[in-house]
Amino acid sequence: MSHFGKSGPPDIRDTYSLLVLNITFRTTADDLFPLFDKYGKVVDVFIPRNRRTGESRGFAFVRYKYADEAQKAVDKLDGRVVDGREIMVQFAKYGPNAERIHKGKTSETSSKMRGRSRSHSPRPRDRDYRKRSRSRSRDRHDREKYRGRERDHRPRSMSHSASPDRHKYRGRERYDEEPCSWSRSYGSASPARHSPSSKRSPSPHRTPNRSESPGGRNCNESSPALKSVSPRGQPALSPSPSPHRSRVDD
DNA sequence: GTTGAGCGTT
Repeated sequence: MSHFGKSGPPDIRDTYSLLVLNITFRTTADDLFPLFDKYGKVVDVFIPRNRRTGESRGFAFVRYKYADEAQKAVDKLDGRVVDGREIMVQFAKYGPNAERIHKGKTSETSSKMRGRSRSHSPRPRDRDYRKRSRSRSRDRHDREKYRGRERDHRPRSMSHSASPDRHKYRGRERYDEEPCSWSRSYGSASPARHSPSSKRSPSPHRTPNRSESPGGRNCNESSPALKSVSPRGQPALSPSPSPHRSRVDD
């Protein structure tokens, strides 16, 4: 998705990607292109955006053709106020083509440039101040939005005790576009259907959720709370009528 | 209509 109209990265053979952070959520690649193009030949400008909302994630990747121009852009545009926000320009490292950065002179030059030109940036000491939390704003909105949509059929009486401390942290997913497909369970596919021999558990009514996990679905943050809830407001703690008979196949 | 640590697409 380059604003060049080409599909995917144009040519990443000898390009140097710069990571532009702290840009506004309104800033688009078209806004950054003329900015970075003035300091060098910009091959491509790409802004990772949310695949659902389509909003910018607050950072962009500017791909330069030459490293020296990229460095110049880093030195010039790093700390530049764009759209009312001070952007941070630095060399991308975790990109798909981070190898050339590691083997090339880009790494040492970048650190050298940053060491002498960071005095003009009134930004906070270091990036440690932001380490405390990584994501909450847009992810939180999207998460609640999706959660409220899918669980709309669920009564709101679940606020009594549902282990709120575990669903609060869902690990780190940049894109919670669709981590788990619940539709597959609701469709014609059966969890025990992956085995040709149905010697697993012939009980079609209530199978222990222990063996029910095919191993591929780690997204069970809502499972504990998604269990059957009594109309009175008390969750059915025992999914199976006999707790000691957890293993039906045994 | 918001938000603000970070690392990317066909």
